[in-house]
Amino acid sequence: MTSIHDLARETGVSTATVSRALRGLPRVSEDTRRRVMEAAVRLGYVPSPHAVGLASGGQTRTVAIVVLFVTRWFFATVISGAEQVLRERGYDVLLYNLDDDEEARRRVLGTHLLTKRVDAMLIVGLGPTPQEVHWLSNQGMPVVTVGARVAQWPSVRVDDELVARTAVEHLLELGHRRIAYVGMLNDASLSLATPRARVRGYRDTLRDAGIEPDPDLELEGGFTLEGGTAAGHRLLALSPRPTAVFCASDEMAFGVLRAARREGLRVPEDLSVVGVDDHEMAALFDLTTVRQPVLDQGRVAAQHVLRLMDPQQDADAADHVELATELVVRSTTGPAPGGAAQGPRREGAKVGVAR
Amino acid sequence: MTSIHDLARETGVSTATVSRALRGLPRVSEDTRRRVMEAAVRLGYVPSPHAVGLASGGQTRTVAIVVLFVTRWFFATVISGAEQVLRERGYDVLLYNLDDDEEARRRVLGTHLLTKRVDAMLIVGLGPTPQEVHWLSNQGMPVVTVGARVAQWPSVRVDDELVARTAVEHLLELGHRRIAYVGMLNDASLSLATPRARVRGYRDTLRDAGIEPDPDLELEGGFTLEGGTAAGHRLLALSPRPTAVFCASDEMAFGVLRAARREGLRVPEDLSVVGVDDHEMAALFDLTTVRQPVLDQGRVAAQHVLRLMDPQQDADAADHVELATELVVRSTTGPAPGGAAQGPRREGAKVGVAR
DNA sequence: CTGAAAGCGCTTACAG
DNA sequence: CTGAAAGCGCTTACAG
Repeated sequence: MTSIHDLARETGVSTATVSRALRGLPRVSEDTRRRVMEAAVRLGYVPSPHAVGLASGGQTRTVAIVVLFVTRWFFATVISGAEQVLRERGYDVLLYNLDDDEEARRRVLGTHLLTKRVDAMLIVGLGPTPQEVHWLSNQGMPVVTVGARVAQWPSVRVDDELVARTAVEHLLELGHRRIAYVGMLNDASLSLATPRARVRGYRDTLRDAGIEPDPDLELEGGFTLEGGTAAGHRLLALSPRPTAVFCASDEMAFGVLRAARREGLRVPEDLSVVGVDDHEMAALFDLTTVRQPVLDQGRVAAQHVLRLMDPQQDADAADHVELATELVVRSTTGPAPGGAAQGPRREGAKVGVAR
Repeated sequence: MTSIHDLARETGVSTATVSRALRGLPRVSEDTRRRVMEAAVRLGYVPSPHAVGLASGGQTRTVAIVVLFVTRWFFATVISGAEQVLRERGYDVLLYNLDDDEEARRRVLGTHLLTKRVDAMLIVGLGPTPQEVHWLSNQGMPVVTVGARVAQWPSVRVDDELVARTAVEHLLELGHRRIAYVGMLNDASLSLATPRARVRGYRDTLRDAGIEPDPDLELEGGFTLEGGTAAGHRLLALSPRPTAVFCASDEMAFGVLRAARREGLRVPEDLSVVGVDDHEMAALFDLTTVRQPVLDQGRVAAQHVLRLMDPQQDADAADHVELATELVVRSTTGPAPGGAAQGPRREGAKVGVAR
């Protein structure tokens, strides 16, 4: 391990000069700089990040991204967007995949990340508890959330109530009255803001249309393919059967479609299905869905993180961004059996809001 | 930022004793330890990783995972498996998503990771160039690869030639003779070992059956859904049309299925399709595929990484693990039109090899 | 069981 | 333009 001292000895200058030369600082003669650089390359010098960090005020040039499930398309895509932006600016990304493990969550959020390991954090898909907010704020840790909204920190999200409203109104316009919901109902373990907002939007929209939400039509799908499949089967066993279902994610919608196919139901003649995300596979299933920009949520969040760390900026903590969503009508939704549709079918109509 | 000095002052002992007490080292009285611990909690002390790292020999307790595409299911799943194992052992994971960017690859593999930022690396899905191997080896960096095999480093993979053979033999047994291939043919940018081995296995198996591989039947699918769809359309425009197609990944197979559906072809009556992976969505499409253990590849690779870093073990660099694969027969493959099948249809027959 | 001191590999005023 | 020296926050023999 060649150090700065080796370079100093090799070139006959002081370590201070070597340090300046290496970092391209001014007040170093061109000749000296050249010789130092040459020696660095020749001896294979690489700086020690620990020494650099210690000497220069503890910055790590590292950002933590905390997600619920790397394997879910949504999370992987957010990571992809954020990582790109951060890496371009010279930041490394430390990944923490909680995997729905309470213990892991406690260790990571409650202890580990308080250790000055990172300069900032990006929390994706989970709503930090007040205690977690307190801990992290106490350490002066810059935090940005994706999907959840915490008053103290900048956030990037879509309007999940509006997302639900968009989907349900589409079904109402098609004449459906008996509309089921597949989402996450008991998120006791990991407090997720998103599922709550979507079920709320679902209920409110029904009420606005004069329909009292029926608890029997709200099913647990766990935001997974398997959960969606199981929910689909339970839902199709109800009588009278719902004529339409709003799934809070495309992956659950895929599961419901599978269940419908297994039970020999036609979509959309017997059952209309609408999802959320516009997952990369959604077009494959011809799924009607409410599209949200996922890569962009990662990118924008990363930009907020960078801004928060920039001492130039006065960190305006209350910066909440809502990205636009839009209804994408494909072929899994159609008129309610027997019922007359109330409105025209819209093709990819923009219904989201931009900030 | 309370430091070890604050704790020393607070408790009236030396910093050396504080350090020992905090880390649970022996030769500290119970009373002293208790007082130090109490003060640490009270003052909200957290150690500086940089100082710890610098003082204790430069270990970072961090492992880099380098992948091609986080957003692809395969990579995300490998990450998930590896991250879990590493975190359990107290290691952090630094994620580098190359995203098929040559420039990024050069920066990450050629410069950035040589900076002592991590104690070891896990390289997933890309075959390091001889130069990269040279650089990293020179730095004494412990490296494990997933999917590619480099002589100097431990690797975890499946036998990709056998994977291709399994798929193609399945089609041959069903009486198919005109069998197309969708995979990656020109991987000029990022040298991938996997696509090469699969196309080789495809060709060899055909030759063994007395069929000379037809270059016109080998299509570029880019290992993506879109690439698979496009390849599917091109393939179905051939005349005579192939009766079966082996896709080097399930995602491309999904695309081919979509193309077939769009063109009004029946699967498997008009076209048999077999993929590779057993992607989480494969069952949804009833896709016949060659399953590979993905989470396990991540887990096993992480264990190798841990072993490599363990000074107790003498790093046996030449440790190459091949995980078993198996043919999963679903409903996208069937007898060749007009041709008599040569063998019985096998249901989920194990055909892989375990090490 | 405890402390004084050196050292890890850099950066940063301060002089010159 | 350059160097001597202090300091970043810990750990680690070495004494006692």
